[in-house]
Amino acid sequence: MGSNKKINKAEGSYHHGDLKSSLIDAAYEILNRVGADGLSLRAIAAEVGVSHMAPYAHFKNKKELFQAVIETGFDRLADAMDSKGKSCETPREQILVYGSAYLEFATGNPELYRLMLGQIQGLGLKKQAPDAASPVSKSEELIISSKRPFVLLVQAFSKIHSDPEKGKNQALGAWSLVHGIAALVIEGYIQVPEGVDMRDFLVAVTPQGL
Amino acid sequence: MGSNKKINKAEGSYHHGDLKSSLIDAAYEILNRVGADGLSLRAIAAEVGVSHMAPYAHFKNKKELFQAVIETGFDRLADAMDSKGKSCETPREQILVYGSAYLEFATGNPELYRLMLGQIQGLGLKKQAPDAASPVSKSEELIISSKRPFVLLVQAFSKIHSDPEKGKNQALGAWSLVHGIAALVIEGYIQVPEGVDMRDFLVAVTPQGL
DNA sequence: CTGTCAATCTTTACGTTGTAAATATTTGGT
DNA sequence: ACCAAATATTTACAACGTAAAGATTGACAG
Repeated sequence: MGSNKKINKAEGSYHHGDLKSSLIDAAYEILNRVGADGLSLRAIAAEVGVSHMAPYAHFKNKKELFQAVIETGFDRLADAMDSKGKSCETPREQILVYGSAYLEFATGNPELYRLMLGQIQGLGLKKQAPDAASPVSKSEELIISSKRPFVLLVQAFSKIHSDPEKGKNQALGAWSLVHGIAALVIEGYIQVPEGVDMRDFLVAVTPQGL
Repeated sequence: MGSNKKINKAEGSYHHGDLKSSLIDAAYEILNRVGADGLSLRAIAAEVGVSHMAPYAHFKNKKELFQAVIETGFDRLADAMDSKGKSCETPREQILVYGSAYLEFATGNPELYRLMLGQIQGLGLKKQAPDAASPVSKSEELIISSKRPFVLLVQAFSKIHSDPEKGKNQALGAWSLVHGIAALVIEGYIQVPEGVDMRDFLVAVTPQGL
């Protein structure tokens, strides 16, 4: 035992042993079972079987716990993209595979993806700095993890464009495009036609320059 | 008087007279002054000067009030796009103007835009239907308003593409792209380089087909 | 083995939130 | 003038995030 998949605390033990990662697992569990509406600190703690204050021994506040969840979310996304795009023959093929993997992940885990790229703001946090319009400050680890999917895209585009600046811009556009599609699909503004592959949809919808 | 810009209730009067739209105005006010974190039903009611239960005479719950705010947000966005794109000479020019107007609006009103295209979910609502992964149900009016910016794009692309299906797909891609850029800029994942025009940035970043 | 300390977890408490229920006030139609 | 419907208030409650203080435990020094 030790790093088991168990979420429940070992009975009779005061210390949990692996509460920090158990809380993250529990957050995923609730996210999938109940949705983001039910994702409260207290519910997460109850899922693990500890008091609602126990998480504070491992996370400064709710925001930090969520950022840890989001961080692992970005890692999973990057891993999914990487594993599917590793064996691609051409850069163009790889970009397409990355894009459809991104869309599969986002639409397959809508609640998680909303948490990842939506704002943490509003989820019942206490007052923050009065600088209202700025994004929520991110931890160092989250910043690194959140860059991984984008870095994969930049690398793929760098094989196509000799000008690195142009490659980076195209990667930016590609990320924006797939995120936009993902977000609009998740929020119900776009429906992917029944039976149409994500990859085909992505190709059909990709702008042809301006 | 009657449809004054006044937010405060007329003194000494029990009935407010125009509470419904005043609440929406107050929501905008708080959104700009404090941010979405401070956008509680109680704060909105206090801003107008009524009890915290008064809004329930005009909105079924918090979600419906927010949907009304979001609805006017989409109308403002569509109006901004329309007024700037009305005098364009070519469809391509119009599409570019629409796109940059969209980005200006989104990045200029980040809290509102997050409310519009982020999910209402999580903002302190009570439990909803157990169907977790589906988008929040939208009112009829919101569905109509939220389509207006997209309809403008479809019309512009229809002038370029003879195949209507292709035109619609390109409009979908354009919307996804500008939303993606807007969202990633707002959340701090992308910085528009200092001094670079939104329109130039959009052109530089737009994919050139796949 | 034992005493001590820091890490971890619990209990209790508080202010804020959305909203249900009951009540009061006002307006409009007859 | 009366009455019903619309509108606003008061009171109450459960859920939330988190602050404060206390309990329990494991690790380590002697």
